[in-house]
Amino acid sequence: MPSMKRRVLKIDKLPTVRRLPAYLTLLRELYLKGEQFVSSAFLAERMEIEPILVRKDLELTRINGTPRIGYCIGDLIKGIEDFLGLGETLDAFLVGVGQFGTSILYNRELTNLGLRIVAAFDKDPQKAGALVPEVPVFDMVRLAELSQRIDVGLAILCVPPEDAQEVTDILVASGIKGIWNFTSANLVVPEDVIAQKEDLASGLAVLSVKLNRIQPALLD
Amino acid sequence: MPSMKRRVLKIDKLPTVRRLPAYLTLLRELYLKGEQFVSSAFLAERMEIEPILVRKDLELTRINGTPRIGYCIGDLIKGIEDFLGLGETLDAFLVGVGQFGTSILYNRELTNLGLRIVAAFDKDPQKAGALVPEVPVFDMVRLAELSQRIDVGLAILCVPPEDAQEVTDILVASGIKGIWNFTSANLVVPEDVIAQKEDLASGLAVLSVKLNRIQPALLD
DNA sequence: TAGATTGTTAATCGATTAACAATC
DNA sequence: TAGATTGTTAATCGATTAACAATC
Repeated sequence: MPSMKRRVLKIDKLPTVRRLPAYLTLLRELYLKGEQFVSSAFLAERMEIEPILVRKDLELTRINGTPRIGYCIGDLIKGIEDFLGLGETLDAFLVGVGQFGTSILYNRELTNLGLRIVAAFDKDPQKAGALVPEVPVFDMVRLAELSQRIDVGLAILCVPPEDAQEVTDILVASGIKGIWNFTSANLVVPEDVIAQKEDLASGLAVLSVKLNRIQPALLD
Repeated sequence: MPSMKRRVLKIDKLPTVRRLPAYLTLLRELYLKGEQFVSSAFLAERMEIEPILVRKDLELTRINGTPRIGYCIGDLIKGIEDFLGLGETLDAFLVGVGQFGTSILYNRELTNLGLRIVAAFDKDPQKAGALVPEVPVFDMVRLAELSQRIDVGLAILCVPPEDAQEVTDILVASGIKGIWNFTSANLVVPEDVIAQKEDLASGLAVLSVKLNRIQPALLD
């Protein structure tokens, strides 16, 4: 048996996949306005990328456009939804009902991407029993028990970083397959579990560098 | 005058810049534990990337390591802070004190990256007058006036997408230079204003694709 | 000294962009 | 038909990885 060191799961065309939700939001808007067709040039303008990149991206959905006319918006929406697996909803637990966790519970955009949070957990027993907004909140002590009983593939981690590994271990023990990690902790998980870290700070770093680049010399 | 079409500001070594905050968090932890030196192999393991990539990343800070010993943690911290311009704080307005906006007001990690939110705004007059957690909240009608008076470089946009462009126009008119856009709206701004869109949905899309890839055939 | 780890230089890989033929 | 827009094939660019010499 060869030693397998495939740590991080590489996915094909990652930048394209990242852009798909933005296409989807935009296309759904156009669809609601009654538009039928759209050109790569139009999408490119809105997304602030190049038209050729739009065409390359859309290639991934297997939807073909028509020269002179563009792409059928309905087909594209369906194509992206299929690619992202929005046929069925993605059931999830959310752990850590603080400010950030709560904002996720209310986030409509994620719902529109098929996310359905079926239960939330918090250490604070005061929070248990509530519905936020319509998701039941349980005491954290019930996490092990309930994650055994309810079969969800995904957990969204919004606890303080110092609790992150402990919660992760419970989730992993109960057979969870994916963890969306909004903490700053670097989680340790078995090979067959996907832990994806989401990092708001990285966005601020980029913005900060851009701002400094624009006004390079306030000291002159 | 040549027509300038430099729409999106390209920044050098973007993936590296994105990773810098994670390095910084990790290094500060080690520093607090009393560690003095760290190897690229150690950082790589924690960040789940390759050691050579760590060395390449750290190159950007101009800090040199020592063969056999590694990098001086204090120097690295200082080097990253300098690169990101953490010498001075980054003053910002936050617009939209909903669930998500509130979570940003409480976010410690962003504070640790030098972000200082000096005022928040909301359409709901009920929210005005409060301190969340210690940031004064104003009625949105005062945005134009106050952004004229107070000089901040950055605004954090957490309003509903349908209000995003309107708020943006006010901010731009008052001379803001950067907008951190957490709405799903594609903003229109003048060339000299940086609007950076942050998109939680893109992370979910990636995770969703990864999960489908792992369990490719539940239908068999 | 011997050996571990950095830093440098080159190779590879993948994403974006360019050019243009195909097609409606 | 003429012209606009797609889709394909090739070129470029930049990020990651590999190889290895330098060095403590």
